[in-house]
Amino acid sequence: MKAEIAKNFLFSQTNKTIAIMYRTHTCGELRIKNVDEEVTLSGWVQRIRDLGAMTFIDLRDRYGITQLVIDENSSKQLIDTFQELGREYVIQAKGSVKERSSKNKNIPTGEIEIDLNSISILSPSKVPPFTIQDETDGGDELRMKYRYLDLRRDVVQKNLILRAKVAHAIRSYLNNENFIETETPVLIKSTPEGARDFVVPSRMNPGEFYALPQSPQVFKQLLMIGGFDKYYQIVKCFRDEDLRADRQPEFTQIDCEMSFVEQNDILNTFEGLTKHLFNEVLEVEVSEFPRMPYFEAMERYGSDKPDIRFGMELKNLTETVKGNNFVVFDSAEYIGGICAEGCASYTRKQLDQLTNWVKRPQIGSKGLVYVKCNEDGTFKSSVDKFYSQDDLKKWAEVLDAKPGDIIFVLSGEKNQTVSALCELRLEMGNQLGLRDKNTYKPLWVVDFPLLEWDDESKRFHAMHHPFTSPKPEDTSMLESDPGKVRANAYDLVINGVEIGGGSVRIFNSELQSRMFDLLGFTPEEANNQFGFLMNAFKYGAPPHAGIAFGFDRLVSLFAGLDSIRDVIAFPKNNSGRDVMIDSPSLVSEGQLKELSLKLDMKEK
RNA sequence: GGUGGCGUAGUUCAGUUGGUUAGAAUAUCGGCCUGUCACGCCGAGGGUCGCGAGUUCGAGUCUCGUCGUCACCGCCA
Repeated sequence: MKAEIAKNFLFSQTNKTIAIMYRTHTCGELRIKNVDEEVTLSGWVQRIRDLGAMTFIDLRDRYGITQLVIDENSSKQLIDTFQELGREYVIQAKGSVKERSSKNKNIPTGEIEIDLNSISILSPSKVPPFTIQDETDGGDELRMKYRYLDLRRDVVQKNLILRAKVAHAIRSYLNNENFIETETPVLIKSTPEGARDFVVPSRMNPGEFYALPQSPQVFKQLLMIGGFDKYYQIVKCFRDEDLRADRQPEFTQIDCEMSFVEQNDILNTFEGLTKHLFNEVLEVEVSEFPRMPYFEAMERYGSDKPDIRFGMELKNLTETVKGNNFVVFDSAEYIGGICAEGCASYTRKQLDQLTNWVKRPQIGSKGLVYVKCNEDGTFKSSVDKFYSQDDLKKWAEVLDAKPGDIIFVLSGEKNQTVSALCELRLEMGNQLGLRDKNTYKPLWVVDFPLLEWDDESKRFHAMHHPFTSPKPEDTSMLESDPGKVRANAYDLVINGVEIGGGSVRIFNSELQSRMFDLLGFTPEEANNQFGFLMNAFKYGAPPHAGIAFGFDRLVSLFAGLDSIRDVIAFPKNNSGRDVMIDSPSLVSEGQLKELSLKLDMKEK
């Protein structure tokens, strides 16, 4: 379904500027109306079915598959050439379109076939290391090593075509809204804040390095000061951090900035873009996006990127459950629970499995307490020794649990327990089928804290980035109680995935200096790192705000995939390697010398 | 940096409590086959069980190390 939409949108079944020398039609194009036409097709041999006196060849290109036929009446040249063919040979086939005597309803070209006059081999193929089919026999590693073969598979092409379609829809929407697409440099300057930079040595400036941008943040702000008013760019960004299924060292952002706007203008504009994309790409209407303050999201879902496709909200039980001599609870900083509807019938085995699940180091809980709310109004819990039926009834009231439901309770240190409950909630959502991939529930999470205390470096860090403006009504607390200050910062969250984030920026050099001061920069360091920006603020900086969307994540969400690798043509593996070109790699002594570099490596 | 899973034929995998000659499917090659479309049938070839050490009469199987890969935690303003 999605594949069809994607293909039809950008590319019809017809190759629009066909070169007659190689083909008159594509392999997805011919129909019953073309019968008796003389045609030339080119493509890859998908499969050969040799029935003895008669042979069928499936010829494939990105538009589809067309069946070629050879029989015992065919010319010797044809039969000789056919003998040489194997999977993935690139051939050119000439013949006439015929109606099939037995039709295949499963493919669009299934009513016709090509009665061949001649075949020529344009390019032979070794036996490929895995089959080029939707359900390939190749594993991930092999597919990545031969990514150019993997890219021939329809399911992979479908994802990249979807990506092209999303990019197209973004550009057409933003161009229509008068945004100007502007490129910003890729070789820039390393900064201490944020993620680790990729660095590039400079030959002409020995001992000095460029950094690759983690985002074009300062450049888009300078474009606002440059009067560009509405900017966007679909741009590669780089972060030298460990990878995940949804994190690559180079990834693509839809980067946007606007002048003379406040937070609401940004939210409205990009809610519009998001709705447009859902509409254009998936033909899905999504309703108004709720706006939820950060603290509410943390309270109700234990996460700043809640999946609001389902309820099962977290409830604080700390006050309710303490004081019954149950040491685990009495000694806990925080006790919280969730209520899973209709799960009172969970078996001992299921409960044991969940208990083991929360005890995994990644979750890190010590154990799982449950309360079954029986249909007859009684309760059965794993802590009946400590709690009476009346006690458990109070728990059920807090969690709004009905007969037939089950309550899960975790306890411990507050942050750890809340995030464990959040994970448990998502896991239960999965188990109960509450996270349907075809349901989309976006929301804005707003009012993020401006700063975050970091125990390791014993200082505040910008939660978003150092250019984010505090809420005006909180500015007075900047020095007295920095942790309390809220920012004009917002995230777009869809189905529990952080799709985008942005903020209203500081556009006043004095306030920007206060921010750098709070973040532990000396005035010299601030001037050294960001003097150009502070200076620019002194020449008439307009109020401005912006946002960046994770393009890869957005496309994988649209494609219904969990990994962004599937929507990137040439992704890197878990260790940041491209196994096809085998990078990163060593460079020659000569190159190092030219760059004035010496390696200091342990034995490898 | 850490936790866990996986690593066996070209490929995807199975391999019981440590015990005879390591299997299946698929791919490849050969033969048969006139309506297939995951064609079918018959046959053949194909193995450094990731690598190294250890335990043992005996290791694909157990232990340790190492490499690769995947998922996650830390990290990712």
